[in-house]
Amino acid sequence: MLEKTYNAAEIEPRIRALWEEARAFKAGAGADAGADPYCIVIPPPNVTGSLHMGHALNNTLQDVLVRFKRMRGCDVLWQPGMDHAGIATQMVVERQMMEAQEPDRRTIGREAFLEKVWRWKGESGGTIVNQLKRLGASCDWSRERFTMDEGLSAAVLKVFVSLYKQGLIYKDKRLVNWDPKLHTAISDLEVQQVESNGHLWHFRYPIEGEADRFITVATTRPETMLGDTAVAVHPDDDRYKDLIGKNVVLPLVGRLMPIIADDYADPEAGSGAVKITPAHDFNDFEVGRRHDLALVNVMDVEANIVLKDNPEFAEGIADSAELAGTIDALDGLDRFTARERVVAMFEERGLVEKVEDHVNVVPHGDRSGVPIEPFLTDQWYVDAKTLAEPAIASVREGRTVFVPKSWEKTYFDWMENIQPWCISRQLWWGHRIPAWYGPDGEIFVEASEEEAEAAAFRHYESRVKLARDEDVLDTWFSSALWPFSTLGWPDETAELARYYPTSVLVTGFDIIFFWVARMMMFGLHFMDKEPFPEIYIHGIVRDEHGAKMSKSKGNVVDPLELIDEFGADALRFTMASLATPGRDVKPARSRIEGSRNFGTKLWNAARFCEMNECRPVAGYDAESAKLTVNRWILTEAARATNKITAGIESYRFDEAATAVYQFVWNTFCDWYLELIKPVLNGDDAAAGAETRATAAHVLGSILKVLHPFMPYMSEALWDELSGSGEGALALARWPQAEFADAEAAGEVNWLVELISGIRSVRAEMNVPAKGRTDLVVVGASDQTRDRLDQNKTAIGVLARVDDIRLEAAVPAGSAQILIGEAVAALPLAGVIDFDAERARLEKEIARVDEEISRLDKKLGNEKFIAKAPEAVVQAEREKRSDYAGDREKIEAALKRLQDAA
RNA sequence: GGGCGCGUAGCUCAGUGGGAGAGCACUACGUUGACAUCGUAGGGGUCGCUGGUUCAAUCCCAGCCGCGCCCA
Repeated sequence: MLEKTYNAAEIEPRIRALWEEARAFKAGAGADAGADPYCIVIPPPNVTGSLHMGHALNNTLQDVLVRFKRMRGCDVLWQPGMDHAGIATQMVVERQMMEAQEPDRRTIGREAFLEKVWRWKGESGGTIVNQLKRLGASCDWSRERFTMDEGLSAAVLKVFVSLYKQGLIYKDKRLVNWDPKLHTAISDLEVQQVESNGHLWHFRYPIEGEADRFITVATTRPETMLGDTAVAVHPDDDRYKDLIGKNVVLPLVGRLMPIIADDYADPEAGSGAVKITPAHDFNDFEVGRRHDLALVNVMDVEANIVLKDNPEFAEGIADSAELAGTIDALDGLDRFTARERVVAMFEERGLVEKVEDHVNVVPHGDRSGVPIEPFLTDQWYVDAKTLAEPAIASVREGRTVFVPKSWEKTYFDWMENIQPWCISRQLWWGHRIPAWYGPDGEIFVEASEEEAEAAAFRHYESRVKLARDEDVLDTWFSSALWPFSTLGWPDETAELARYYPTSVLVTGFDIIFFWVARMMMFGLHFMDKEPFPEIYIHGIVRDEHGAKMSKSKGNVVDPLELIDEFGADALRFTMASLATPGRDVKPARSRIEGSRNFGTKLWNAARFCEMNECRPVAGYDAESAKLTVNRWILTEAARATNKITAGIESYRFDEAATAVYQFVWNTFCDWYLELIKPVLNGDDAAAGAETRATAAHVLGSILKVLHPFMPYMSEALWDELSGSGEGALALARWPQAEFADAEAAGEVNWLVELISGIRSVRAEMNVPAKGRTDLVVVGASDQTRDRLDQNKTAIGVLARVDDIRLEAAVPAGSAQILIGEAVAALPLAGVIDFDAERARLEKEIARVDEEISRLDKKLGNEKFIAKAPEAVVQAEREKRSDYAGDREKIEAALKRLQDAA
């Protein structure tokens, strides 16, 4: 016997063990012979990560799809794994070392450090995998992959070497986003723009050879003036036309720099003149390139000012006392202290024209949290523009579609303006770049040191010592290979042949750029086929008021706590219910409670079935069911199943979840189980047997269609109730949904309407809940007479009616309801509140009148009659006539009431 | 500045060119038979505003107001 409530904490681990025992999630488990493959690769969570609400949503949706397809008999693989998260992981391990007061990584060296990282990974990395299992994710865990695995690393090597040899990877000296805390380049996408209150300093730069003449430039970053190499004005700016070609003298430094004409200077902004620092600003870099300006880098990797022994800085400046003073004052300062000092030095010289408050947008490293510095370095780049072209075409031509489609625009906008992708990182944890340098700097890119040496030998015609590039690759470089590297590429494995291209990618919009675009590029380049035909993009999870979750706001909800409190099924069901296309998900606590309550409701319904001995009957044949109530529930079950199937197939998880909810609660529990109680307790053995079998059968269908959403509870009930050793529900077949009996449906709908009507009147007439009444039906058709006769027991129990009589007239002092062509009267003489009943009937008339006048207006409109489709006009006429009939009956009821009073 | 999206019941959100829906919250009543994580009944919305298209607009179009996100 089932417990009174569902105990998730106790049942979930048991069910997980059951699935494991059944090997239910293995690739192809339970598939029909000759089944279509269905494959999803998990968006690899970060090895340092733990489950957050975004993962809960993302993986719930994938699991719904995967479990559904498995039950449809497909050959399913849900491929799990993690990425190595270069920066994040290295930070975690370094922090641990610091906390343990161990020597830092540079002291212990690369090899020893990497050993520590691997040890960390083995001991505490990947906790998220177990958390995903708790969520119920039905991945083939035996196939778990990691981007730093041998196989995936081989894929990375192969990709890097081929792209290099194809000219699609190259080394270049450009400005990068430099993280001065982590000492590495990061990609544009890892930069967060943060608004902050700063200042705009207006500095006066003296014009060479013109005493007392200045040009004013504005800057938010005074310290960069040390690297200025020009001042730009707009070519059409009349204020400065005569100055173009002259020089300014850079204060504090004495560098002579040209005044150049360039459209980049905005005449409307500030003074219209702008200082140009090509080595420390992305825009200035472009200006410098156009005008062949010198690049003067004045900072080191930690963004400290470097002036001493800096040949770029010293180039072309005369020694002077002022220069010496500047070097003395500023060399070695961090950039923020230097900023203050530079401003002070300008003030001392009277060169500050004004200082304005200014809201500026400062780029920050999303991992380190410090302002990033545009920094001139040698880095490796992917020619993303070339690789993007086929990836754009794929979506343009519909070989891969976004769901919802609106995300395609975002994808195109980014892909069409894509910048070279900087893939090198000055880290140790990651795939080390397979490039070796000869003594003269010649580069040899090969898959192994041996091959590099061989290539070097061919080049130099002698053995030379090679030095390997110190840097590693961006984590997203390996993630971009995920849809085929996890299936075994570059080996030609059976899985690769079977499951590539995958079936769909499920992810949030926040990583369209990071990941989706890159998988498209690499998938097309190396596999010649899009990695997936569909990309389902879901929203991000916010708190229940719509605020983005963040640690600093303190509104982060931990899905594991929710699982502890409500069970994984409740969380999953809520996530699916809220997953509407193009909208963020805001899981209110009350909503999760509601899902848990829903589970409890079903649990108790199953318990009811169990205690009434509703057991599945082998070979059950729905078509042979005779009782109307059974034929009706089979009809409704088929309708619900169709809705759920359609919902999942169209990624309308919300519609599917709602359909399950309504069928289980509002149809099966509220009406079917109530209607069959008299049958189960009655003397008709055949009817009882048929009903028990039908109830068990429909409950089984419910467990099946619920399973993708609430896998634990459904499996637990299946395990408890199925009895016949059918095997795991996870591998059971999705229910058939052909049954339809319109007549049975019509009859039960009528019954529901009658019972609801009686209940409603009773409540309004303040009939005590336990009070019983008679029912007198007047003007009943043969069909109604028949239906009353068939359903008198149900009416008696559910509407608390003792005697049902057919009479010619409504008894005096009755409350009256319309039911189809007939009037149902509850003789309540002595009980009835005449005023209340009169008010109720008058209200009914008013409501009907409103409808009638609305329809009259419409039907009186000649244009409507002339232009609206005939079927619509006809339908409106029928409505008009139905309402008119109702009105007459209610009038009559009101009259009888008044006569009786 | 460019782009995208949103505005429907107290809250969170579905929805449709032709009679406004769900969950939660709220009100009243109800606990010896599956379930109080429950049952029965009920109240509650000029579908952001203004125009336009249409026989008909909450739905299509335009403008405006408010909010959010992305990119520069």
